[in-house]
Amino acid sequence: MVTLKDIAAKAGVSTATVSYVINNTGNIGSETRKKVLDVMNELDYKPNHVARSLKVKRTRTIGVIVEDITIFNSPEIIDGINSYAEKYGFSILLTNLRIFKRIGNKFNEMDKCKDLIESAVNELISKQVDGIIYIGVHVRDVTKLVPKNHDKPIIYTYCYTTSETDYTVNFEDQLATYEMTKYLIELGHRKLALITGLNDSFLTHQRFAGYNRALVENQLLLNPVYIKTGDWEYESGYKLGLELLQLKDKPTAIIAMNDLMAGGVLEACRELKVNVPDDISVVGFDDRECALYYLPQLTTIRLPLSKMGEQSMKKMVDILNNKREIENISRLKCELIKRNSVAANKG
Amino acid sequence: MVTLKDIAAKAGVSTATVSYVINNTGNIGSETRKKVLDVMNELDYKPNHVARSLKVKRTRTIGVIVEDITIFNSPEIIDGINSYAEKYGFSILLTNLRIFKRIGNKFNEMDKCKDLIESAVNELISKQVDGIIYIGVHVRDVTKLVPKNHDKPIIYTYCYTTSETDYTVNFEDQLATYEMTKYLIELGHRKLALITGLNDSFLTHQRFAGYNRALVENQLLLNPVYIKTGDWEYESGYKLGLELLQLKDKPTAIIAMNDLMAGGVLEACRELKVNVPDDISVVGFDDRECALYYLPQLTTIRLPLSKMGEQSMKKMVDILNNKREIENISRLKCELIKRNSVAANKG
DNA sequence: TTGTAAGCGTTATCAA
DNA sequence: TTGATAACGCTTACAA
Repeated sequence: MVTLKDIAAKAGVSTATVSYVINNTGNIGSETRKKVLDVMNELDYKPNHVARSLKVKRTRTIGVIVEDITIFNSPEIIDGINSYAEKYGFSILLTNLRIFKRIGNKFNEMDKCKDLIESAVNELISKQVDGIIYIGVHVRDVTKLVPKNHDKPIIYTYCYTTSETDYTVNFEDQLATYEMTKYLIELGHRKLALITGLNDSFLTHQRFAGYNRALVENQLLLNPVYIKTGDWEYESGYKLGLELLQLKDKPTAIIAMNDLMAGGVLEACRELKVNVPDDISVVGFDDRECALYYLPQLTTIRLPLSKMGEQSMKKMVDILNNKREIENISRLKCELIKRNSVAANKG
Repeated sequence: MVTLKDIAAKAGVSTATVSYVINNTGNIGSETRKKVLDVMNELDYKPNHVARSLKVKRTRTIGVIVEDITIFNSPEIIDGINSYAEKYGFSILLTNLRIFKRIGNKFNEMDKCKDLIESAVNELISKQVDGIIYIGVHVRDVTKLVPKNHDKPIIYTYCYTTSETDYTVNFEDQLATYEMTKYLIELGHRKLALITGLNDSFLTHQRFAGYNRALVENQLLLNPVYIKTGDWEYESGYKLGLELLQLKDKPTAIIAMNDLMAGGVLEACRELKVNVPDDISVVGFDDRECALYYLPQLTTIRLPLSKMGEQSMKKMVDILNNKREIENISRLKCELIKRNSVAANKG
């Protein structure tokens, strides 16, 4: 391994000089600079960042804790983080909690993971990361899950914190649901069924609010018969879809709070020979890969996952640069993706 | 920040002693040990791994370079790496090349990425990773892409190297295609069409060999009319599917070399009102998420992605532990996933 | 413009 | 069983 000292020796200068030319600090004569550069090239010198980090007390490394990298939202978010990090010369130390393999989607058992998360954080702190980005599998409050026994900034994304000193990056799902509902209303739909996620979910409430606002603004009454409580899974979409389709007064459109449940609805329609979109419109939320493969292709809402990653990393960089006026909470816009599962109401 | 020195001072011992108790090296009296441990707890001491790494010249950190984390195979492989790394106390420094965003799937333009890869490797080397795992987006030779201007071990997965000094972990796709073809033959199919990937692809040749072997072993003649060259994309499956279905002597089964093209075939069948699986069987390869959402659900071959990650990391750990007899090439078994797109031939 | 040297937080050798 | 201390590779006052 060739060190800075080796370069200095071979170039006949001091280590300080070499350091100066590496970092472009200090005033180095162009003669000397060239000589040093040549030797560096000749010996294929690669600076030792761990030595440097020890000295300067910064690693330019961000710890990224992802609750489960195999969940659909994670790769895109990480990709966004990478794209911004790359531009600013940061590296990513990745910790994958793998919580899905550990506890499935029983988020109430998350306390089992507290130790896991704590040791993940401690490990990152020991590795001297400059900050931590925490990526959830589901938007919910994780404040008490992530220990704050250190002074590194934490950015939460696809989850949130109530801590005043940390930051969260999420998406405007209330607005998105509002726009989706409005879109259907403008297409003449008046009987809008809603299949929600689990009742204790933050997302469920957000999206319900968006749905409701669109109804209210259009003087439509919320019909409780049209509101079904699902659990985010395909099966529940199927089951509740069947129920909705067997109502005397059938809805003309069904809004499922995610693509999985929308898929279930589509299956229910197929089974009951209800044509989508001619007889009924159905929409989802998330724009997961499956939405493109459903028959018909699903109209849905695309999450700004990559942007969430970028924004998280941007916040981090801003914080590390002591930029002022960094907002604690960012909400990024979703995008309405129009495909073939929606048609104008011809009732 | 509390350092080992602080602990030593407060506990009234030397730094050496503290280091001994932290690392369980040396013989420390239980009195002293307890005292030190107490102080560590009291001050919430977190060892500084970068200082440690500088001294011991190991970081227990593996650099993972992934060509594109948003491609379907990557998250599972990374997950496998994590699961093994966690057990053995290794961290992952993740570099995402994002080549899909950069060059799409024009792998012939990969040379554009050479600089990118080189700087990624250099960055990891500078951060003093103990080794590198390289995850491709497509199984192909990447030997000349990844510089070897260092002495760290490299493991290639979902791609391969011809370098004698490095390692590759892949899957048995020839065997898998053989088994799939055999499976169809045993169901009475004799007219087995094949939609291949691009002709210059290693995978295409592997899978073709598996297909061919099954034919030969069953005394079936390879009918060139049934062999179509696709490009891995949905569209080509659709187009070639149409061609196959319009043949006078239609095949009774179509094997697509990936799920995407199989999806295209399914669409072609739908369009021509050919019932799957009653009129024709169709199978894919990869077991991507979409395979589960197709109608009918696709019989396909599941890649051992997670195991590939684990195996890659296991090899790495073995190498770092100087274990002997590490094989250069591992091929992991795939799994035949039987779903609803295949039926016995009733011709 | 360049060099000297202390020090970052550890580990590990050697001595006590 | 414990302690002094040099060293890991680098940065950065400060001096020259």
